[in-house]
Amino acid sequence: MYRIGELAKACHINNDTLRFYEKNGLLCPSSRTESGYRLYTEGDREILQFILRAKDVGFTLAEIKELLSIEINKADKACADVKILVDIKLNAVEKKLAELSRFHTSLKRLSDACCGSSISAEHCTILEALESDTDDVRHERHHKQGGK
Amino acid sequence: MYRIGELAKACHINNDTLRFYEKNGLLCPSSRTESGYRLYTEGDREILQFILRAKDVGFTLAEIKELLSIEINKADKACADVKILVDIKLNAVEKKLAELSRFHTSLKRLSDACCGSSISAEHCTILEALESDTDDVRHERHHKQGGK
DNA sequence: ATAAACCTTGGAGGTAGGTCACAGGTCAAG
DNA sequence: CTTGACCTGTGACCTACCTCCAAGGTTTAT
Ligand SMILES: [Zn+2]
Ligand SMILES: [Zn+2]
Ligand SMILES: [Zn+2]
Ligand SMILES: [Zn+2]
Repeated sequence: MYRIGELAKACHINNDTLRFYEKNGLLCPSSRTESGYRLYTEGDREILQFILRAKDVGFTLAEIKELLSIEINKADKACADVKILVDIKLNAVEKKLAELSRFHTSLKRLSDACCGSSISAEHCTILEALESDTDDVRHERHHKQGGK
Repeated sequence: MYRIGELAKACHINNDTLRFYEKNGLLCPSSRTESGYRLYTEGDREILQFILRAKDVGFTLAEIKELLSIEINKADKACADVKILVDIKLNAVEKKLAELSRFHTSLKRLSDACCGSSISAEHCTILEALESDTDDVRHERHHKQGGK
């Protein structure tokens, strides 16, 4: 049996994080001492590690909650139920990746165009690009307007 | 001169967003009517578009505030001042991109390994991977531990 | 004249995932 | 018996960016 501080230390997280997970229904300690201290079992620790691993592949806590509810009664669930969650996430990650790549492309272009010297910024190409709407700043303008 | 609703509509944003930008020192209307209505000039509109373009390449409002303070007195600033902001952002974007790619790799591996059928999830490779700490879930474990 | 559409302020709420502070209770060691 | 480490609950705060509400004042159109 772990007390909160022990489990937290063992898993390199904060005591408050464990309380937070409990408040949000992700991990409740199996029991309490008479004086109210939380007591976590080995099983609890395994659940926590499940949570931490899921976080590590990018799932949000809300998504992890869904995963846990499947994990807890696997027998009544199908492989497809699990895979759907992963694929939805995969899709979301791909979308974010695309947006970030767009940012990256734009920023790189801005950076490369600027001389970066100690000369006055009055003719800085970066500022100019942000002042006037040119393709140098945003290639996606028309896509975004049309897509909305 | 634009009233708040006119400017908002012209730039496809919410009136409240304009008030929010004002409250946060990003864009203050040049004047007000006797009754207190905000009045924006063409110049104000250009600043707003600067803000929206900067947002579009990924800058946060705090970063945009810095960019604006340079833009407003360009003459006293150097190209390097601008480029530094862009390069810091570029770096941050690259880091996020790397994290997301890591998520993507892990999720893809999980998805590919799961049969996705309607058979019981008891043998699901995704759940198994999340239950026990294997390289199938996280390649980066050692990097992360060492790097902290 | 009056209703619709617009504007004002202030403040709350919401997402995501915690972190921190406070005031006090519990427990082991010396 | 006292110190210090640990625990409890509640609730505020943080980043980031708005969005919405209430209660009321102003313009504009009919
Ligand atoms: Zn230059
Ligand atoms: Zn420059
Ligand atoms: Zn399967
Ligand atoms: Zn499966």
